[in-house]
Amino acid sequence: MQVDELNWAILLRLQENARYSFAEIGREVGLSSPAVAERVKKMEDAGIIKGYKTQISYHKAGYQLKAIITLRAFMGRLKPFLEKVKEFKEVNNCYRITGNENIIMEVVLRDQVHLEEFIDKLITYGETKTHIVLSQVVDFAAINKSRVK
Amino acid sequence: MQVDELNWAILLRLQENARYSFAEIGREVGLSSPAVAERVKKMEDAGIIKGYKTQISYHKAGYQLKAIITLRAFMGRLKPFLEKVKEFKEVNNCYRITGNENIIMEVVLRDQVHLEEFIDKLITYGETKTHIVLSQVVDFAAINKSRVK
DNA sequence: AGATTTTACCTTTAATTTAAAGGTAATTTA
DNA sequence: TAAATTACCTTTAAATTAAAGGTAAAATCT
Repeated sequence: MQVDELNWAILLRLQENARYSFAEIGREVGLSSPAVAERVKKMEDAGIIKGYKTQISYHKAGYQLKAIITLRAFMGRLKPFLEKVKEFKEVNNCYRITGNENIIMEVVLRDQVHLEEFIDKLITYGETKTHIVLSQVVDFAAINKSRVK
Repeated sequence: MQVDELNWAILLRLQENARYSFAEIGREVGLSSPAVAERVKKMEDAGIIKGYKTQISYHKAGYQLKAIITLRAFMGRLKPFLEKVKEFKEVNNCYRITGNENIIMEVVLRDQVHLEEFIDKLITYGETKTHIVLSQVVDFAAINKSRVK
């Protein structure tokens, strides 16, 4: 399925705010609301739109600590980890990557105690490196500014 | 502002699908739709809800390459970078972190050529390390499974 | 303690939005 | 060239939202 200019325009709005109504998007891109709904449905079905997520400030909600943790898995421990990681509520995002480390994760924690507990859970799987996030420079939103090619 | 059990329940649904209607959420958590709307509004105002983002499969939309890039900024080049990075459409996410590197970014690119072009843009700011993402193990969604404390 | 304010919900109702159905013109396919 | 498909449209019923006004419980003040 192709993403034409109109679809990029729709995605741009949905990226900006996933709760915009089809009617509102339609007004902006020059389509009727059923037409927008139809296009969105197709992009969902094609897997281009994977979902709609709410961005939560864990900080404001009491989860004060964000960290990036890399994992260099021990022999034979990568697969078990890949299974187990799905259960870790602290893990916001996790990628398998190339390079010296196998895994990179974004985790959200209440405090240092919580971080320590979490790292303890990881040490059976491999060697970890932790980087505390100082601030978020760019947010998901910035992308697509004019990716309408 | 406090996030009580009801609010976590609401956040859980919105996390799962940011386009759920207030009416539907209300049915599930046992509130009227105006009550849900009011609670959501308050969480937005308090900054607990930062926004609603659509998750796009860049892969399916033609952006085949995802990478994690770290940057160790040259003397005096971190600030200019922090300003400039906001303009890079390729950057999905960017954090300032502790450790040997100053910056970690998640970037989305069409192909290797695009990656090369992008890295060229970074080299004036510092030394980079690139990790190609092989697969996404955990998605944003998994979190909050039962963070309703 | 008692009075007052605030909060968190409710219901009702009007305006808006969505979903479904059916139609049409333009493009694609056979 | 004919048939099928596509991408949109309009219309309309059902659902949702937003706004208003009300109430009971909890919190705050005197």
